[in-house]
Amino acid sequence: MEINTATDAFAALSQETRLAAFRLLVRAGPAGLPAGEIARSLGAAPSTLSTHLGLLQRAGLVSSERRSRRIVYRADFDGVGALIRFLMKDCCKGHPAVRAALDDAA
Amino acid sequence: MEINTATDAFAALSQETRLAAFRLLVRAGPAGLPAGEIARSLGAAPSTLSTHLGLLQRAGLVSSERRSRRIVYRADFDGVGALIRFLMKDCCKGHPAVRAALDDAA
DNA sequence: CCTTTAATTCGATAATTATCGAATTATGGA
DNA sequence: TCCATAATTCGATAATTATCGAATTAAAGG
Repeated sequence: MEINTATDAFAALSQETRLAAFRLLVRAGPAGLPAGEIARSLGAAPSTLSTHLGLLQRAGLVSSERRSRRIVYRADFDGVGALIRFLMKDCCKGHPAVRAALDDAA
Repeated sequence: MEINTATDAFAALSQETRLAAFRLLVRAGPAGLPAGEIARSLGAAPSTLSTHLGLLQRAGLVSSERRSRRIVYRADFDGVGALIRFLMKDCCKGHPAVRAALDDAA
């Protein structure tokens, strides 16, 4: 993973509303959620959420698909996996505290 | 991990110079690196790096210790572990692409 | 073809962040 | 004590980002 790809992904998750949107999508699973519903859930303007979702998408953390009038967003687990891999390998592979995180999740 | 702790950590890693500094520290291992050397390595002003290192430290990703005239910074692997754990458990536990990242690092 | 619904893009504004030079604090040695 | 080194904090400025309302694009149904 390029260093700039990584900073983009971290930036995408570094904002409260955006991280909240991302977590909603993770919890929603493969069905995803339409943009408007996310905006309503988080109490923000549709245009605001649209901006945030676009940024998450450019960072490779979510994908979108038009479903009739709705645009459904989904968490992109490959993207998240790549980011975790970056943190693991490139930053901290083999360190005890990081191993602990692995075992924890296993 | 609190949601705000997570956004702080992501924000800390979302800036090129700061991520570069963090990776230098990871590679330096337990010996760490003095602030000045990091600044020189990255070609930035000492005051700039000081700001960045302070932010990384408040985010729990690095620690510092005065060693005579130098202040030595070290990567805080517990902090990184906590962030990885957050991404794993709270966001994406059990998903194939995330499992792949695990197996990859194991 | 017009209306409604859903979302995005545009434009403006407020807030935050990155950067650096200058001033300050701390340490160690002549 | 005075000087040199190392880092931080302060203050200013430039750049980026978050937010939202208004205008625009797209789809479905009468």
